[in-house]
Parts: sequence; structure tokens; C-alpha cells
Amino acid sequence: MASQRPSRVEERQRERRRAILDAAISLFARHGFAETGISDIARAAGVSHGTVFLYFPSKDALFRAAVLEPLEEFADGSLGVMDGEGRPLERIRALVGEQVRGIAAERSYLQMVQAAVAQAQRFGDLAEDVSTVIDRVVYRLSSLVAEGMDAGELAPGSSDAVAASYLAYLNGIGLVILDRENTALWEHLIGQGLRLFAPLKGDRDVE
Amino acid sequence: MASQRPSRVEERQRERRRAILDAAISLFARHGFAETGISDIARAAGVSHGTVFLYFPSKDALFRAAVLEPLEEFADGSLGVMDGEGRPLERIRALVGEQVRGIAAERSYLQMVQAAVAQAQRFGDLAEDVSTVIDRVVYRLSSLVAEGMDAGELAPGSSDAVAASYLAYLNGIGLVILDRENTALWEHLIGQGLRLFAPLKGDRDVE
Amino acid sequence: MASQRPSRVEERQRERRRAILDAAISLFARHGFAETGISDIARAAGVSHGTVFLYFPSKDALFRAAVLEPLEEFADGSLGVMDGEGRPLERIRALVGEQVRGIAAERSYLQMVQAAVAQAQRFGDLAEDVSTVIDRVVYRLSSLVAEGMDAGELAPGSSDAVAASYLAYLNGIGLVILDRENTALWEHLIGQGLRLFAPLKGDRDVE
Amino acid sequence: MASQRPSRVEERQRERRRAILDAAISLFARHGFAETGISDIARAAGVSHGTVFLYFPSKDALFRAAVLEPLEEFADGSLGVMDGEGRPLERIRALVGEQVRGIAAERSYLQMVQAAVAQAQRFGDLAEDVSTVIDRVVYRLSSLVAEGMDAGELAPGSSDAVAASYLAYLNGIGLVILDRENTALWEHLIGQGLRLFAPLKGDRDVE
DNA sequence: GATGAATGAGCGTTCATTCAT
DNA sequence: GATGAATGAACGCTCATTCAT
Repeated sequence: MASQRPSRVEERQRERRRAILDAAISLFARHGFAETGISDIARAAGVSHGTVFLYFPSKDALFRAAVLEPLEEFADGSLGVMDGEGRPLERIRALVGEQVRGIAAERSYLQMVQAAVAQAQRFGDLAEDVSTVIDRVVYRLSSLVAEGMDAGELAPGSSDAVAASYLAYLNGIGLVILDRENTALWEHLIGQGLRLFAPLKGDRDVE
Repeated sequence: MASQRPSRVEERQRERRRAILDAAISLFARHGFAETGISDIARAAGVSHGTVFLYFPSKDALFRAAVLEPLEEFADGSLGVMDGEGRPLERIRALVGEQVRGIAAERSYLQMVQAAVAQAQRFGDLAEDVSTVIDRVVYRLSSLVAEGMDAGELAPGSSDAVAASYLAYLNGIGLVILDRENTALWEHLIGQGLRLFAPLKGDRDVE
Repeated sequence: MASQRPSRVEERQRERRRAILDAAISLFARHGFAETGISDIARAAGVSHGTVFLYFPSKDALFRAAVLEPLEEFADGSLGVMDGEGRPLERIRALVGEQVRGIAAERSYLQMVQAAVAQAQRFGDLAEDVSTVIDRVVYRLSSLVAEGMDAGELAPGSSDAVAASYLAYLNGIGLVILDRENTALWEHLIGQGLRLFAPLKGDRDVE
Repeated sequence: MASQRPSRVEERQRERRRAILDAAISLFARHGFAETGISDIARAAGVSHGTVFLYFPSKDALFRAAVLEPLEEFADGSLGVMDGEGRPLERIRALVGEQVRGIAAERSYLQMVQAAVAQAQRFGDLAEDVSTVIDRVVYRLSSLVAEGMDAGELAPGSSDAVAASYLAYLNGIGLVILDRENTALWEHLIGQGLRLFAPLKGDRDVE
């Protein structure tokens, strides 16, 4: 069947789509939607600007894909960590450490997502779709937090609020802490992130 | 003297400038810089588009004012609370409560500031000026936190990291918590914000 | 009668009109019609831009006056020389010497007149009026040349063509000889101008 | 090879460039730089106004080309005649006859060149480039005149001044003699032009 | 009479999108 | 499928002109 072994043509097409999308993510993120031209993206992807429209029906659709695809990868990665092994607090520590360290490199991408959400009307369902993806992560995190509370590893409280506040914190540091090189600071920020989960004394072997 | 009582003309001009600036803040914040036309702002302010250029020399300058002027008000308010009376933790509690409750209404404004900072090159000194204003607040907060640590009200640690993480958190919840109506959640978010300061047991009479 | 002794107000008004017109001549000549703003003229004349419209009904009308008034002075001066005393060739020599030396300073004014004539449709009757003034000079010069021919001072021929060619030459050197400082060249240009009149041998005591 | 025979596309592009440039020359010359809109040129050339910017990067660049390209053709033609065969005076006669007859059709083009030179600061190097092209012609003419003087065909004097005065005269008649139809006058103007070279008696078989 | 704030038509230029090749 | 020439809507900004003060 054609669907089983992708022909060389299909492969080439996937590559081109990927090249265009990667260029779009990088440029939209760094310069914003309006300040990025289709021609800039085409040049960065090594195709003619006409070709971009073969793979994406409009600039808006390309932006949509540039926002959603990395977000889904982020969500999948996070769910993977949370579904991993170990006691709840261990998994939370792993999650926070990985995400805080990772977020420092993503300021411009985060900014693009914010812009997309901020202009919900302009970009149609995009904001909703972003929320859906993020909610999946928050929801899973909330249940992990609840587990930790039940196990006596975390101070009791609203697991939903804890999960939401952590996601907000993660975004916040990614967006406003501009000093990317100060690694001591970023290690402190991991500890600060953990404080939002209020781990109980006995477990405090870190920070 | 003429300089003591502003003439009717001067008053009218101040009003118009204000109307234009308010319209600009609202529209830039909701739709972004590039997606907002001078004509849109003029229409919203009830003036002709030519008039906008009587009050601001360019779209960039208007954007600059739209970003900086509210930011300075925010900074002044925050410094006022931190310089108030009471023990350090009391003042921190007052600050967090006020700011978290206030930030819910400012998502789109925050988004505009983020956009300005994200495109530092595009907007020249604006990003720097934003940082300068914010740093004033962070710096003051850091010294207040240090005071609290010394007084034994807060767990010891890096007061700079605490201050920075709180500002990031504040931004983060403003930007990503879209559910503005859920007041129970927002009250929880105040508590979560306080956790970043790690107040010591004895003082925990709230939440 | 009011018309006999101009009141102080009327005098002031004449002065202002003059100041505006002088500024307009200078600026239109140096920068062209479209590149000169009413505000530039007002500033140079020391009045507000609104005042310009009290003295001239429109920018076009101001341009018209800026072109015609100096032209009329030029014509009056030329006619004065031609109506002076002496034999025809003497008067022609005086005219050429004076005009060639004078034209070097008027390049930008000449350019403005050319622009006005070139855009006849745009500036309504202005081109016609310019022609009328110039024709008065050419006509008088032609009759002076005819006199000189009859007197045997100039080679016989079409006095109209001689007069027209001289006026064209005068304009031409004013417009294209950019080297204003080279006085030796300009003295030669006087001699070249006289050649257009073909003075007969016996009279050649100059150059 | 593709490079040998221009493809249909290349041909079409050359045509379009030509159409735009011709329209620009005509309109800039008749209405001036500022008074001519890109849209006017596009309409006259039968393309959309966006297309103009595919062929010329800016209005200024288009103006530059509109001024320089015909000037270079004029210079090449003139040099061709001066480098031709025959004794110096014969070649000068040929040059004057051809150029005077030709200049009658070029008033508006000349006016455009004048405007460009007059606003040297505005148009940057354009004025310089115009001078460079014209100087080539003046320089060659001066050496031809010197040849004629040495050969005893022309009255002795400053060959530079003669060449400069002739070029000025040519410009002058092109600009100020508006009566394009009066062919008798134009024939006289050829004779007047020759007078600037002061051909010596023996050769005077014309006029 | 003199001012300058206000207007809005019009400009040069960009760029997403279409389509003939 | 891939290209890039062509289009035209939309933008920021200027400035002649009007008119309330």
C-alpha cells in the first residue's frame, strides 16, 4: 500500500513542510507575526515564497501550526515525565528541574504563544486549541499533586490551584527572567518552583 | 498667572492626549503593535488620524508611551506599599494580595509589555527602559525580603531569587490564568504567591 | 485720504506680505514647489503658518507671486537699460554685461521659473503671464537690434531671432554654468553673448 | 543556450521596464518629481503600481534612471558626430544643426534634468552624475574647437568658454523658446548657435 | 488681525496572495 | 510540483487648508 512505504516524493514533501515550519517557528517567535514575512520564512527554508502556499493555505494557518506543533511536543514530554516511575514528589522534582532548565531557552517561543492567545479573535480557534493542550498538562499535574497530598508528601490544599500556579510560574520565569546565563539564579528558580508545591519537611532534602 | 490655572485649551489638550493614549493602550494590548492601525486608535479616541501625530511624533513613540506610562504607575504603587508600615511579612502579604488581585485585569497590558521586551531590537531603548522600571521594584522587594529573613519571618535564602521569582510568578498568572471570574482560584493564587517567600510557621495565620 | 498716507497698520501689513513673499521666493527657488511647505515659509518669514493664508489665498497663489514679482523687476531693469542713452551697440553691450554678470546669482530663481513654465497646466495662467513679461523684453530688444542693424553696427539678419537667441542664451548660462566663482569664464561668457548680436568689425574694441 | 536567446519572460521584462521608464520620463518631465505619483506612472505604463517597485527599488531610483538614461544616449550621439569625418568646422556645423533641431522636442526632458541638478542635495549623486556625463561632451567639444582654431577655421580664443557657452545656449533655447512650430525661427537659431563658435569669414557659406 | 489645533486627502512603500509558466 | 512576476489593499505619515479662540 502507498501508505506503508512513503515514496521518495512524499518524503521530500515532508521534509519541505518541516523546513518551512521550522523556519516559521524560529522567525515568528523572534520577530512576531506581522513583522515576519512569508518571504523571510521561504528564504530561511530554502524554497520560493510561492511554495509556502503549497504547504500551508495562508500565513495564518502557518502561524497556527508554528504555535501548536511545538506545544504538543512539550505536552507529550511533560506527560511522559509525570507518568514515569517513582513517588509523586520525586516525579514532580524531575518535572520542575527539567522544565525550569528547559524554559530558559524558549522565551521567544513562549512570547509567540502569548501573542496568539492574547489575540484570540484574530486567530480564530487557535487560542482555544492552545488552552486544550495546556489543560491536558495541568489536569495531569493536578492529579499527581493530589496523589502527593494524599501520600503526605505535599501540604494539603487545592491541587488544581497548585498545578495552575506552577504552570503560570513556569511561563512567568521563561518570559521575564532575561538573564539566561546566571545559572546560579536558575538553580534557585527550581527551588522556588518547588515551593509552590509545598513539599513537607521530611522530604526536604533538596534546596 | 496663566501658568497657575491651566487654560481651557491646555486642559482640552491633556484630555485628548489621555484619550489617545488610553485608546492606544487598549488596542495595542488587545491586538498587538503591528495589527493596530493609527486609524483604529484615532477612531477609538474620537479624533482624526492626523491628530494622533500632533500628540505623538510616531506610532513607535505612541507605543512607547503606552507601555511605559502604566508601568510607572504600577511601580510607584508597588513601592508605596513596600515602603508602608508594619513588619516585613505584613507588607509582603499586602503587596501580594493587592498585586495578584490587580493583575487579573491586566492580561492584555502585560502581553503588550512582553511583546515590547521580546522585540528589543525592534523597539530600541524601550525594552531597556521597561527593565529599569521593573528592576527598581525587584530591588526594593529584595531588600524587603532580606529584612524579613533577618527578622526570622522568612526562611533564609537568596532574597534576589525570591524577589525575581515572585515578579515572574505575578506575570505568569496574569498571562496564563485566563479564568478571570473564578475568585476562589484567585484567592488560592495569593496563597501560592506567598509560598514563594517561604514564610516561617509561626507567622502562618493566613491560608 | 486714507490712500495718501498709509496708516501704521497698512505699513505693517505691507511689510509682512513682503517678508512672506521673500521667504517664499528663496525657498521655492532653492527646494522646489512641492518640497517647500507653507510652514517652512512661515517660519522663515517669522509668522505663523495660518497668517500666510491671510496674505495669499493658497500655496499656488503664493508661488505665482513668487515667480512673477521678481520677473517684473528684471523686465523693468532691462527696459531701463535699453531705453537709455548711447548708440544701439553701446546699449546692447551694457545690457549683456549687466545681465550676464547678474544671472550667475539667480540659478535657483531661474529654475523656479522654468518649473512654473514647464507645468503650464498645473499652474494655470502663470506660464502665460511669464511669457507676457518676457515678450515685452524680447520685443524691445528686437527693435534695438533692428536699430543697430540699420545703423550698420550689427550684421543684418532677423532681429527677432537674435533677440530670442540672446534671451535663451542668458537663461542657459544661468542654469547650466555651475562654476559661479570662475570670473574669467564669466567674462568670456559676456563676449560669447555679444557674438550672438554679430557686431561688425569696426566696432570691435572690446574683448 | 538560454543566455543567447532571451526567453519570452526576459523579453517581456525588458519591455515592461522600458514602458515604466518611458512613462516616468514623460510624466516627471511634464509635471515634476513631486507632482508625479507612482500611480500615475504605473497607469501610464499599463501596470499596477506595485509592479513599478519590482523594476525600480524606489521613486528616487526611478527618477534617477529617467534622468540619466536619455542623457547618456544624448552624450553618445553627440560624441559620435564629433568623432566623425570632415574638417572641424564641418563637424561643428553638423553637431549644431542636429542638436538644435533635436532640442526643440525635449523641453520637458531638459526641465527635468534642470530640476535634478537644481536640487543637488535632495537627489544625492544624481547631480554629480549628470555633470559627469555632460562634462564628457563639453570636454570633447572644447578639443574640437581648439582644433578648429588651430586650423584657422575659427577665431582664436578660449575653446573651453566657447564649448561651455554653446552647451548653455543649447539648453537655453530648448527651455525658453516655446514656439516649437516656427521652423524659420529654429533655422535661424542654428545660425545663432554657430555664431558662438565665431567661424572666420572664408567659411561663411551658411546663414 | 493672528494663531496653531484639527482635519483628511494623498503619498510611497510593503507584502499576502494568485496564477501563468 | 515549483517558481516568482504581478497585483492591490493597507499602512504610517505629511501637509495644505480651515476655523475656533
